[in-house]
Amino acid sequence: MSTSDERKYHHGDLPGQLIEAGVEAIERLGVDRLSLRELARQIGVSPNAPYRHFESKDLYLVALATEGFDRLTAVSEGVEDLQTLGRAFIGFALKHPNLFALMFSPVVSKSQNPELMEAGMRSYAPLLKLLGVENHSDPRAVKAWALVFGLATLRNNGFLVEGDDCGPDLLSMPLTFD
Amino acid sequence: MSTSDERKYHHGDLPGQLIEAGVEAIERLGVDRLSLRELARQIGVSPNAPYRHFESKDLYLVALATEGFDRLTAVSEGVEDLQTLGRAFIGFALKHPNLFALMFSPVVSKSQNPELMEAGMRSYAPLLKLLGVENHSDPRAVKAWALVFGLATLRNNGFLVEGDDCGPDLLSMPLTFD
DNA sequence: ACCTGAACACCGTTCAAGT
DNA sequence: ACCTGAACACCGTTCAAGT
Repeated sequence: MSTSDERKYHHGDLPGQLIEAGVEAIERLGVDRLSLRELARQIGVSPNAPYRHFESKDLYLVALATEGFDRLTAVSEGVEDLQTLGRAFIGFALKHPNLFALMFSPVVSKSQNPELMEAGMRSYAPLLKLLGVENHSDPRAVKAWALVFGLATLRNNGFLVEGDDCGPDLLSMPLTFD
Repeated sequence: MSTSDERKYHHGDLPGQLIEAGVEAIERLGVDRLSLRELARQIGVSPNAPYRHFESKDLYLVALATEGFDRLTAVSEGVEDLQTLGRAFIGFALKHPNLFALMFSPVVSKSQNPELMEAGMRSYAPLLKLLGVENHSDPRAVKAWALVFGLATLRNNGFLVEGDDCGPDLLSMPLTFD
């Protein structure tokens, strides 16, 4: 019997620890240097302990990206206007650039991982609500999404620099959507 | 003495062959499964032959991304209106999704690789020209760039599906920039 | 039910040669 | 000037145990 609803493992909540450590490590190292073995070492379990909880590194990365979308959804909740929502989105992207890149990267396949796709769609829902549309494919919603995603990514990758004509920083750039 | 201006190597133009093979392999395998050793094997050279031409795999990926931007620039040349330019950009992205993702990925650092940054900026220049602006940070140009980049990426990653309300396909979606 | 230990094939990278 | 061959440390993954 366990002391709470959470399942307990020998070393605590190993899946949760792996995700937590991964969120930190991906920013420190980049996706391409993120090592499951190294995470296991950090946590203090054997090299293959993660495989009791994730079928493969690919599926671990899917879980990491899913966690990313959930955190993005969290910072969007309760936002009541488009400007603020756009800035929350961009703020999240600038704070976690490597996790953000993974979430929208072909390294994690949305079509093959419905759970990931659903987390992505949950993070998109607040925008639909503020625009008052129901159709996920509404052109205004899609274009607003693409625009803030594009701005954040271009910024994270060095194509936009602080202090240019977009304003003192990207977050204060007028985000007109039409 | 060589038979042309091109430097000849034992196995031909090895750097060029590696890039050519990489452009093909990245679509087949994804960035994360792209192996320099495997490319060398394919071409028929030893595992470390690539290191005579690229200091590291990272710098090879930078060269691959640079090649990507050059090819993107090539399909943008001579385009005379915004709609067509936007569709050329998106068309390129849909044709080479994994290479396109690499070009705009933090895996290749723009700030640390001026040559890559310059190739990226050359691919951006036709948009500036069509908009009649000179400043790289012009808000209209940045927003148009972010929008088409965002649409292409969302599509490549399964967030937009063919046949939704954006039109018969993404390329026919009205691309109004303001 | 969850984890360890040992092993395998593979990779990026380095070094000492070879022509 | 360019390439090979052998080696090193590391990784993802599998399998046979252990408690």
